[in-house]
Amino acid sequence: MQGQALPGFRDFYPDELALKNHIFATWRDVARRYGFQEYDGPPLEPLELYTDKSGEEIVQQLYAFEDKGGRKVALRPEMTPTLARMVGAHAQALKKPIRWFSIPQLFRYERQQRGRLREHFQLNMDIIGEASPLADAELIAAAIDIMRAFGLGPADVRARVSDRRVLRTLLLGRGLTEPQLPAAFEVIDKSERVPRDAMAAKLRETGIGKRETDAVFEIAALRGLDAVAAALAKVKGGEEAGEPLRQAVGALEAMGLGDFVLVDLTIVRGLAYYTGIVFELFDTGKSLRAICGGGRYDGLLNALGGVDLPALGFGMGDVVLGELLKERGPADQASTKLDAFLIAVSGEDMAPVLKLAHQLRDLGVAVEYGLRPAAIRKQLELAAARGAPRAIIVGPDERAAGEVVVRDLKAGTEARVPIAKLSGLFH
RNA sequence: GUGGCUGUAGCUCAAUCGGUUAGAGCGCUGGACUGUGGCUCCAGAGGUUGCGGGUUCAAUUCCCGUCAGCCACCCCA
Repeated sequence: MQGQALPGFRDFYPDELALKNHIFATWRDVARRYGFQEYDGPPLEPLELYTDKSGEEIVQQLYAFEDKGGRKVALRPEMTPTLARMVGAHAQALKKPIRWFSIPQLFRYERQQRGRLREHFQLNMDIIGEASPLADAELIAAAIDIMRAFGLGPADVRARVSDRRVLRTLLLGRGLTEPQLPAAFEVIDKSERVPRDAMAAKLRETGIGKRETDAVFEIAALRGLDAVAAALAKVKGGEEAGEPLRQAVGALEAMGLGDFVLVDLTIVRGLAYYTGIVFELFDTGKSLRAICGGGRYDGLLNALGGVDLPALGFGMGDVVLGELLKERGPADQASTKLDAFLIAVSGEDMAPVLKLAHQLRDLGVAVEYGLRPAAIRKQLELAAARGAPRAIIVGPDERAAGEVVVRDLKAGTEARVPIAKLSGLFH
């Protein structure tokens, strides 16, 4: 063995690249249907683009180094800062709301695990300059429609939707104080994975009383818009705080996507900059990591790009999605498809095969032929292995009649076809 | 970065208590089959047992280190 790719990096063999291309094509198609425009930025950025926002400790999570000009640089770990810069620079000229998407390759220096590598491609869809909850619904719908475009339904994937404003209002309304909120958020975020006792202990350490601790667990257990609304009705300002979430979920229901949506306040998302509705897509078997995550980050553009615009977006990586599709998607239909495989019966048939192959290729037909003389059975074997739907057999007898034999490789039937009529097979 | 588990052919796995030349299926190449694939049969190629060291007459097997993968943290994408 001559070594392998760096840990967390991938070689794409043809089957794998075909899957990746299929994913990209589907992403682009759904983005197009939603009226999003594609953009891109540099894969290498100034280190400060990331440290300014997230602090120095993020450097150990980055591929960061000094270039030959002494500049501190990093391979991009996320697209949002680049987007913020680009939008910030042209903010005056761009008609709002901005609807942009990108498929950057992102890098992170972290120990790899299943579904989590050091490099991946991530669809980013963002809407900038629109505060309406309909924008939130629009993005969640796009994420869901990508799943549908892959043939996945509510039995396969769901969107868990929450709103930090709702969570915040509920917690404050149940007696928690502002300084206690981060700890409460963290506990709620992990409430599914970590034992309740450990979480209660964590809350106690933060100085949160028993009654408030019970409230935290109560809130974390809420499921569905109605349950959340009922809880909100009991606290001050609750109805107002719940309005955006209610509208966004209502819009999704109006689109007919209600079966995909699950209101669940345990979706907090790690990033501190989220300010409103947040959501994740996950497989219903819960055997994989989140397929997609995002939300509203109204303050971030101001902090990064210097323009005060409301914004929201999501990221969807190719790794977890690829695993999900391999697990339950239909068979790989994405491989390069040959239209025909040409077969020369004898050495004298080689030149006519070359001529015919070239004529067909000029017409846009995908053809292959054996690159060395071989028995017909060998050539047919190769034709079948290549997945060609038909073989075109050129032999002395056929040539004398100005014909070829067209063999259907699936049905096993064949017919003689005049060479002049051959191109009609492919239109 | 921390901890646990696992590393044998391209893939999935086997190899008795530490014992002689590390095997099988699938895949790959060739042949049986000189104008017709899928089936069957035969043969072949492919291994520094992840790598390095130690113990031993002898290591795929036991020990240590290291690298890689998986899992849990951390962190989130």
